[in-house]
Order: sequence, then C-alpha cells, then structure tokens
Amino acid sequence: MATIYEVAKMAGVSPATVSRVFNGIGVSEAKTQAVRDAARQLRFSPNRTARSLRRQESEVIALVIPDIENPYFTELARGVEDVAQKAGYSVVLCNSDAQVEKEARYLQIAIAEHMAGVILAAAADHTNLDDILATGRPVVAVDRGTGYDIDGVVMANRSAGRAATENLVDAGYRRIAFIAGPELIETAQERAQGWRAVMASRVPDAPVDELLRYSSFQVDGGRGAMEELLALAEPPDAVVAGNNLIGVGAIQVLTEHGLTPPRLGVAVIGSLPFTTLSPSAVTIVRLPARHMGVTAATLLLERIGGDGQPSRTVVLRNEVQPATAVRSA
Amino acid sequence: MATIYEVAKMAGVSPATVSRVFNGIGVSEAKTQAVRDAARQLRFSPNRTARSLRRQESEVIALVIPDIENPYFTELARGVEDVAQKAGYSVVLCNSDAQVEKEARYLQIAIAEHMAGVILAAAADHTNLDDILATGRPVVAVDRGTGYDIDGVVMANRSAGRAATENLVDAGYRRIAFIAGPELIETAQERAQGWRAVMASRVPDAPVDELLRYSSFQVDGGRGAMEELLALAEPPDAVVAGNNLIGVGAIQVLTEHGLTPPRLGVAVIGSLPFTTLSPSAVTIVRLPARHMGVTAATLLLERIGGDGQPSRTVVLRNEVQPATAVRSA
DNA sequence: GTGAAAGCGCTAACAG
DNA sequence: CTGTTAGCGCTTTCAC
Repeated sequence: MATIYEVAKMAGVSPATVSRVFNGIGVSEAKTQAVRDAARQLRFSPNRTARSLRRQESEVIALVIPDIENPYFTELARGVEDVAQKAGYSVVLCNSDAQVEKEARYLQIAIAEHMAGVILAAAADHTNLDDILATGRPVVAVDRGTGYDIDGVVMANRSAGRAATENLVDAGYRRIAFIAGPELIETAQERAQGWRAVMASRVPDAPVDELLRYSSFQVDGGRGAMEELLALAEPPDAVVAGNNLIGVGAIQVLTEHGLTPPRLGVAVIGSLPFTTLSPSAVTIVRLPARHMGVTAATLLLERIGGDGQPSRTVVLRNEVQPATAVRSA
Repeated sequence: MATIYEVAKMAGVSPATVSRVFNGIGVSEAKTQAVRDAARQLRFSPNRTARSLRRQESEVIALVIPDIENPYFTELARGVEDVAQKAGYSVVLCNSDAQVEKEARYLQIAIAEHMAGVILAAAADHTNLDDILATGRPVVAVDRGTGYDIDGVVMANRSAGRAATENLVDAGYRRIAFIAGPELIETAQERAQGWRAVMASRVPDAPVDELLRYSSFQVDGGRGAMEELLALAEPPDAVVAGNNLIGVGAIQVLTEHGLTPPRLGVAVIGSLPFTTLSPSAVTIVRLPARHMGVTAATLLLERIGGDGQPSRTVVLRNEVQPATAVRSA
C-alpha cells in the first residue's frame, strides 16, 4: 500500500498536509485537490494501524455478548453495527460464551488494541472492569448491569415479567409457572420478580416456589425445566418463558407432549423470530433488542466524543403482543 | 498502560530482551524470570497496535458474512471463532447485509487495519478481491465461491438439493416445488439443480418451471414464494426450501393455511435451530455450518503461517434427517 | 545471549 | 495555511 509520503511527493506537498486532508483540517482548495488526485492514483488509504498507534485510539469498538447464536443478541448487534458503521467505526463482535474468563480476555484485547470503547452484555454479575475503566475507555452496559457506575441500556424486565403473567391470568390460566434464566443473572431475577408480583396479587394461593424454575438462557434449559414442570404431581396450566430460547425449548417439549399452546398457555419474554408456530397461539412480550443496540452505540459514541456528563441508564419499554387463540380445553 | 521500556528498566534489561521474552525467542532463564516478574507487577500487556505497525500484520481476522441474523452464519461464526481464539487471533465479524458496497468497505478496512486474513461469504457473484489479494493477505471463501483462485469451503449443494427432493419423492409426493434463494447466488442455483435432476428422473411430467421460485434467503422470501405457490391453479403437494429461513417462512405460511407438514410435504436445506415444530414433520438436510467455520479458519491460519501450496476447495457433505411423520391426507 | 538503534506510517506540536 | 520534526510502542537487524 502507498503511504502518506508517496502521496505527498506526488502531490507536491508535505506529508502533514496529506494527513490534514484526510482528517478534514483546513487545507487550501488547490492542495486538497492535488492530494486527492494523487491519493486516488496511488490507491492510497490511510494505514489505520499507524493512526491508532499515534492517536492512541482506534476506530474500532468491541461488542461483547454471551451468546452469538441467540437471535436476541444478533439483533442487538445489528443495531450497534448500523450506528457504528455510519460513524466510521468497525465493530468487533466478541462471544464470551457466558464465561467470565473469555470475557476478560476480550476486554484485555480491547485495551491492547486501543479500541475506542466497549459495549458489554456481561457474562455474569462479577465482571471485572477495573482495567478497562482505568484506561479511560468508555464502556456501556447492555441488557444487564455491571455493578459499575457506567452508562447502561436495559429492558424493563420486571414490567415484562408482569405483562407476560397478567396476560396469562387474564386469559383464564391460574397455575402459571415461570422458567427463569440462571439464578445469578440480573435480568432473569427481575423478570421472575414481575411474575411473582402478579401471582401474589392475582393468584395468591398458587404454589409459586414450586412453579418457579431456574435454568439456562438456552433451548435446552427451557426443555429441561418444562419437562420437570410437566412431571409435577399437579402440572401448571400455563408457563412464562424467561427469554426467547427458553420459550423455544418449552414449546418444543409441549408440542412433543401434545400440549401445543394455547392448550397449555405460553407467554414468552423476547421474540421468536424463527418460529413456525402460528403467532396467535403464544403471547409475546417483545424486547426491542435492535433499539437497545442503537441506543447503546449512540451513548458510547457520545462518550468517545468526550462527553463527560454523569452516567445514564436508559430503560427500554417492551411491547406486548397477546395470544389471540383461545384455549380449546 | 505500561510499556516495554518501563518493564525493561524494572527488570534491568533492554527493551529488546523484553520483546524477546514475549515472543518466545531465546533469552536466559534468569532474565526471562525478571522480565515476567516486572511485567506482572506493572500489569504490562504488549501494545498490539504498535506490534501490528511494526510487523505489518495484526492478530485479527475478518469474517465477512451477508446476514448476521441468520443462525446458519452465526453457527459458522462460532466455528471460526473457536479456532481463531485458540490460535490467539481475534475475529472481527462484518455484516455485509448482502450488499457488495458494504462488503467492499469491510475489505478495505481489513487492508487498512493490516488484518492477518479474511474469511468471506460473498454477498454476490461479482465481489472484487483484487485489492486485498494484491496485499498478499490470504482470503478463504466460505459457503460460496468467488471466482478467484483461492481456498474455499463449500457445502455439497447439488447433493443437498437432490437428497431433499428424493426424500419427498420417496414419501410419495409428486408435485414438489422448490423455493430457491436469489437467482445470482451460486448456492441457490446448485441446490435447485439438485432438485431439478431428481424431478427429471423421478417425476418427469412435473411442470418444473412453474414449481421453481427464486426469492431471497430470508423468511419473507420464503413466505412470498410459498403464497405464490399455493395460489397456483394446481398447487404443489410438497416443497423444498432452499435454505433455513426460506423454510421458516414457507412453514409459517403453510401453518396459516392449515396445511401444516406433513399434510403438505416439506424438506428444508439447512437446520431449523429454533423451530417449535415437531422435528418429525419435516425433512431436514443438515448443513454443517460450524464445521465449515472450523475448516475455513484452519485453512486460513495455515495460509497466514506461510503455507504456499496450490489453493484447495473443501466440500462438506450434509446429513439427511428424514421426516418420520406420515401424510394424514 | 544481549543491547543499541532504526523505523513501521501516521499525527500533532511548533514554527513560519 | 503549510512544512519540519519528533515520537506513539514495538520488533528486528546488526554488532558485540
């Protein structure tokens, strides 16, 4: 690749002028044109590595998520990428696989590569951000908090849990189970709290402890928990899935048992983008994942731009899409 | 962050020695230890930007895919990441959105960032790789060819199309439609060819031109094409979906029309990871996407390591998982 | 085995 | 507005 020096020589200017042209700093019309022409001829494109070294900052942001195969997070990634790309930033997608160690490694890389900032959906509740924060690089938390005083974008989880449950109660279900994600993940807890609150007020005699299951935020987690619930002496007549993949797993098991919704009521927190089920059979509490990504990226870019105001947390409201099919039982 | 100079001073050696320790080049036991101790105390981690500038190569590989929201590609990404990560490389996931211009921009970034190599699932058949190849950086094609003489990993597409179709013929279906992806995408064509071959030999009187539909590799594409097919004077009695998302869309439409498989036979090329449908109702021709990612990353790392042998193309066989449910009609 | 020194390509003072 | 110059932090000859 051509360097700034070759362009300078060809255009009859100094390297600094070439740099200025490419950074939008005042240069006379004539020289600007000469530089652009030379650059085009030499197919010059600035060496970002050199620029990053000099500036101590690269035009790359890291997006660290716990599960790249979960459509919720890829939708989030889309939102982040769209915004970043428009601002001239690339996104490094890092899959922490819900492991704190993998996550820590990516955070180290973000430091070593002088990345401009990080958007993080934390793998667990004890992620250590001391190092990255010490570098002054901005970090924005998404989906889950981090315990640090940084910007964040989260879903209205309690409210989502409430909405899903209320919907089921309104439809006439009573023994409503809840399959939560991992016990130590904040979002799982909050959604379960929403469910618990509605149960306490609307179905006070329901055995909530028996009806609450913790699992993983994976299809298999949903499957396992659903099997357990069905094996109960008195199985539930409805279930709230704590996230999209749990919903898929639970519905799979129900289908296998001949209990397709709405025979057994199902509400899912999160979208089922690739479901082949009739959408009217299941209540969906849509979580605006893409919007979360857009918001997080916007906040991050503001911080990268030097915004120093106190940290903000944006809570995104969700949208309920009720099941319209009625129980045939 | 601490630099190599500070570590050197603390350890009482030269910066060069510190560098050598971190690059596994012969340094005496004693000094190695001193350097490691100092590095630990200073929480030193090598500045990758500086290293990349000096070496003219970074430990980053780009993975360019047309749709980050398609589970097929995220599965692929997982495979790539697992291998890359183990070899100390980070992966930048680039979503070209099936647009050649976006793809070109990412390829330019790969050059400007001195990335070590690129794994590319081309957005279209006229991707231009001249620039990136001119830099000497290795590029491995996945899923689709590129028209360049480079390493590649592809699925056995024709065979997948054949297998899917044969399975449906064996199950007694006759008017078997095929919903392909975009007409100018190689994989779409090849899979359709497999279908066409089986139809020609087993159902020679079927009106194949009427039964073949091109669409997009998206849920909506599958929906639209399926609607069209059902609106035919003589609708098909079965359908092969050219990829996973088309399959989802087609099945959604069928469900809405009360034609849940196997009432109308369905075979899908690709997996339905988040389906809530009983797996026995649909024939799945599994495409080993993760394996494709692993293979591609392995090939790429070999090239990065300096392997100069003639270019290779690996064809991955697929695996058929037949529907076991029988038509009730 | 080890150190000194040059330089990767760019940007940011600093002069002019 | 423009050129000169000094590094950013690392690797890599080249001597010793």
